[in-house]
This record gives sequence, structure tokens and C-alpha cells, in this order.
Amino acid sequence: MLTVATWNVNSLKARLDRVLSWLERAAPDVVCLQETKLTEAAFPAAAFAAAGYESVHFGQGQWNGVAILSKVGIVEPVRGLEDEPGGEARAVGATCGPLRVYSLYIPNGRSLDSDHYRYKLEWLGALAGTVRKELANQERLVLGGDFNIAFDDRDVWSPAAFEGATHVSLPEREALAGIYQLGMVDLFRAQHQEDGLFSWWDYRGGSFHKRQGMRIDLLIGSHAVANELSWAVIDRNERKGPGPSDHAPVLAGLEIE
DNA sequence: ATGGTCGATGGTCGA
Repeated sequence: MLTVATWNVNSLKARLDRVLSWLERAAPDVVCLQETKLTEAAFPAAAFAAAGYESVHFGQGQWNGVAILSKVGIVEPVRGLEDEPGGEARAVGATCGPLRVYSLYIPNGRSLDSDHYRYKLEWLGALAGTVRKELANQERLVLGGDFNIAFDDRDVWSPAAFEGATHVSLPEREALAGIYQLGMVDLFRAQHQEDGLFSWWDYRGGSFHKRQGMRIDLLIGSHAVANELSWAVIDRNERKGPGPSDHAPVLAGLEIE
């Protein structure tokens, strides 16, 4: 069994102790982290090495920042996507044992009339190009990330509350559908079809306890990976207790020897 | 009830 995970930690500096104890408990083989909010120099590679993980980080400090941790090796790392707009630290890729892996932090979009929303759609276009190219060379491709897209209405606590907002708009949902059409599968949704299963809850207003969240953190695998999928979970316990990220980790188990 | 909470900051902004 090979376990892969994705987690937007909302500052690795603020979350390092929680991340390290979670790694010990959940023991994933490959982890995609988002929003490290660290420079390259500040990334705690030694702490992860002591926990048994090689790592690659693409950081810019303050905002963004993505990393991959792996117990099964890190080779051919790549920082950023081909033709990626924006020049921010939102994508890092590496080959981890049998998998080609990307950790992704898709732009939020902010509002439908914002330049940042247009940026989000352009960025998703660059991602589609990368996926197409990787699938030509790799059978097993996994994207782990904060996509900032709720793919359908099951993935939001109240579709009415999000009418006219980002994360649920048709263009971004279609952009994600386009990535699925290239030959990729939402691994969690392949295992669980019901609504109300979320990976993110706003810090404000007690959203977590009111079950007011969204499922925007995704593990997306190529068909070869999906065919080896054994289980998938959202580790919502990690949203509890003192000092949580506003996102919970998502994990999937692959039957790869 | 028009705010609420975090984490980057060191002004407020972004989520």
C-alpha cells in the first residue's frame, strides 16, 4: 500500500509541530503541502528528514509556497508549470517512487469580477497543459492540492450561499472538468458519493462546528492510479484541537507494491 | 446581530 496525501497547512511555520505529529500518526508515503508561506531558506527540510521524508519545496515567503514530502524518493523535481502565469510559488512536481506527483495551490479568484479570477482561469489553463504533457510520459500521475474549486453542489454546504461567488462558478468547474477529460479522476469522489464531505471550513463564525465547509482539497489521479485506488479519506480530526489549519488533510491508499 | 478568525504583517490584506 502506498499512501498519498494533500494538506493546505496555512503557514508551515505556524503548523510545523502539528504537521510533524500528523506525519508520525498518519505515516503517509507522499505528502503534498500548500501555503507553506516560507522562503526556500526557512523550509524545515531537516525536521522532515529526521521524520524519514525527503522533500522539495518551492517557496516565496509570506504567501503561497508548495512542497512535496516523500518516503519513496524525490527525483526530477520541477518548480512551477510550463507557461504558468503570475510567477508565484504555486506548483512543484517530482517523481516519488512509482508516481509522478504535483503539489498545487490554485489561485483563489477572490470574486468573479476580479483580475485574480481571470488569473485563476489562466492558471488552470497552464495546469491543463502540464497534465497533458505529463500524461504523455507517465502512466501514474497524481495531483494533490488546494484547487479552490468545489466541483459540484455536493461539495459546498449551501449552494445558495455561494451563488455568484468563486469556487462554484461554471468556468472554473469546466476547467476542472477539462482536466478530468484529459484522463484524470477525483480519487476521493471515486470512493465517496455523498454530499456534506468537506476539506475546508472558514475560521470565522464556528463554521466547522456548524458543518459549513467546502471540499476544495483534491487528490486527482490518472486512470492507472485510480485503478489501484483502495481507499480515500478526509482526516477531519486535524481540523480540531488547538491551532488547526483551516484545511484538513486528504489521503488515499493505492495498491502498489 | 452586517461581525465573527486566522496568519502574514507591523499599514491592513488575503483567505
